[in-house]
Amino acid sequence: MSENSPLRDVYDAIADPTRRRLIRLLAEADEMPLHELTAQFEMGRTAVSKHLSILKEAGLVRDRKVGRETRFRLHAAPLREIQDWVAFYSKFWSANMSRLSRLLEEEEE
Amino acid sequence: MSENSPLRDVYDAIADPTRRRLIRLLAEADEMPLHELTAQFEMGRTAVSKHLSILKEAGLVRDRKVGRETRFRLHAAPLREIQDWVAFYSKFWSANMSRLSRLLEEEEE
DNA sequence: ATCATAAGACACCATTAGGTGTCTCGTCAA
DNA sequence: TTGACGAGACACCTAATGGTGTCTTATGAT
Repeated sequence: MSENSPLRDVYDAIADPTRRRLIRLLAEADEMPLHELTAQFEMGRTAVSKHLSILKEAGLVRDRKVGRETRFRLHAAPLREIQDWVAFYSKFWSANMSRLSRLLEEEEE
Repeated sequence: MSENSPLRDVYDAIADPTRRRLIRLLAEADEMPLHELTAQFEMGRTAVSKHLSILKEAGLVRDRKVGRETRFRLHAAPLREIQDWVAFYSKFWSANMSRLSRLLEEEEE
């Protein structure tokens, strides 16, 4: 089991647009050092580092030191929680299905 | 088009656990007045009302006045954005597929 | 007509979030 | 061996967040 007590809510982690961009960047790059990530944003290294810490706390990112740089890697698995959560509500936005599906839901109980 | 300029980021709206519980309650109840929703929480009416405003700003909730009460209803459609977003990353958590799918992704370009 | 209830509108408060800058310390290159 | 670079660790600031309580108004019940 790789999912050890996430100190930080994954919903919270993805709430910030900067962090979502970080996730995207890491998805495309597989592994990136902090300074390289920082170059993509209009904010200081400290700020980016903090965002990465938050992602790490949520288990969405892993880091390892290589020489003097710290390289980050995406670990998307915790996003599954989001997917499961949102999947539950998907039945509510099938426009004409919304009322029907709810009725069916009630029947099942 | 029912999706008119969401003043509030939907990622932000679902970040708070209280708001997620509100969404859940509304999903089950179809329509609920503020006071009844408030009864489910250990916080004041004002606080719950604020959370509902935020959900409304994100387009996740609709309200109508009936007599002296304000009834709320879930409008799940904006959650589709979350689903689309997270679906993009689902290829990264298929354990043994994660590296492979990334390689395939690169091939396509 | 009176009184209780539902909720909007504020003013207020403490904590967190998201930035900044600076100092220090390893590590790599000359 | 002396810099320059990458990054951790702080201290710090401001604005936003998530609560509170109170006052007022509209509605419904007696």
